[in-house]
Amino acid sequence: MFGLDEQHALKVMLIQRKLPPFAGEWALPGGFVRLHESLEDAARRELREETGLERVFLEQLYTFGRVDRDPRDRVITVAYYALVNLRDYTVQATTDASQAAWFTIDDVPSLAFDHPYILETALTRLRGKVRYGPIGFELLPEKFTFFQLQKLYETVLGIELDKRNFRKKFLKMDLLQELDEMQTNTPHRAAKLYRFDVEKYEALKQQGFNFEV
Amino acid sequence: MFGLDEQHALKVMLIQRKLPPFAGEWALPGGFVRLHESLEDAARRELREETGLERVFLEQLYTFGRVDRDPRDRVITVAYYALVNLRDYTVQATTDASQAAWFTIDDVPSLAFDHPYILETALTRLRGKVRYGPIGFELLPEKFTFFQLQKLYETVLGIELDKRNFRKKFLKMDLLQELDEMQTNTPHRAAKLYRFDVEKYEALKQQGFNFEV
DNA sequence: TCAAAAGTGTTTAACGTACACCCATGT
DNA sequence: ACATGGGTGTACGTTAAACACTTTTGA
Repeated sequence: MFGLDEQHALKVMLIQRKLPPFAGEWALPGGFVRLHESLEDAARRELREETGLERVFLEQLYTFGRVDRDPRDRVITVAYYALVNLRDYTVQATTDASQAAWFTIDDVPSLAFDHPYILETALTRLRGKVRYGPIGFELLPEKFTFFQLQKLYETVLGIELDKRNFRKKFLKMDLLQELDEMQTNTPHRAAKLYRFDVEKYEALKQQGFNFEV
Repeated sequence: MFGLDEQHALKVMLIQRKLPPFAGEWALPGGFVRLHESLEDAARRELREETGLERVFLEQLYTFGRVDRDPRDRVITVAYYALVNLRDYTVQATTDASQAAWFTIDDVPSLAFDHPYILETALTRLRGKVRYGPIGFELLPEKFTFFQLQKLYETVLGIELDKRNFRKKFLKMDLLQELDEMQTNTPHRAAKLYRFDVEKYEALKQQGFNFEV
């Protein structure tokens, strides 16, 4: 689970294990697939149990199957990654079963199992995918400013972008709905709010349009 | 398993099932992961048993986990796709256990289980990936002509490409070693042979170079 | 002599990139 | 007044795309 905080930092949710193996250590949230649920259903169930969130972006990442990756038994993990918007909702990060917390991506503690490798794989996927598909919006509130959008790409990709060129590029793609609303309560000039236009994107995609930042 | 034949057609290897369920129908080759082998080891083992090939491009595709995808039991499939070069080797497509054959991609028979969907997923992946990484070479012999290379992209992507622009683009990327060899026994003017330079590619990649066709 | 592919440059339009200043707002 | 971001246009170099003819070889 990835999220963006108010300071435009990329965060990941981790849980602190209560039981062996690796009791007390931090790990990626997860659990076992039930016999009568699909893989994605299992991932959504765990997500809901962990955070209370229902409708979030969720995508299969990779399946990890090294023989010795769990000291107890042969365990194969079908990993999913989720993108959540930390601004519209307060995402609960605690349940009775586990202590959970959000960590800034370059300040992650040491992790149990092969979870460092899984996290690295997820980050690589996120960085690769955010440029070629409109998934970055999943990390923002529904209504956002150009500044937020630009910071999102700068944070996830770890690069700096030119403000004018960034606006130009996005406006040319014609995927943003300009709203009749402005930011409020800003310590600076208020910015226009925009919304990602899913229908327009789907229509353009049909015609061979390719999203690219 | 994908391969390119002499006529530049994209082929997929299928096996004819001998046992229920779906006895007699065609299916993607596969089998069960053993307790003490990794997922990739299992995929390579199946590949070897099916074709005799050892060193081929193999990459995890996706994990399919719908509850009812196998009528017998709950079965989760971790699918891999392989790219093989049908020109340098004669790829055996028959074992005692199963009848196997290569099918042109737009002439595939109806398939068992959810294998039509898996095949479609693999094709989508191949088409997406061939443009942004040097994996197309896996489908060609070690030494190839520009014509073969161009046909490869035209076949896989289902588009036509301009000969001069194609050469220009590839030569500018500077990933091809021009060999001192020519085609022989051609019914037309002989072409220069080229080889993909892996070391050069790795070096360029370090410096931020992105492959793109 | 024919068929099939080999090989080669130029022009044009579109796009990416670099770059600087004034404006509005809250503290 | 100051800090923070909001908002805007131009010029230049690079790249993508369109396009046609001569050459070589084996059948």
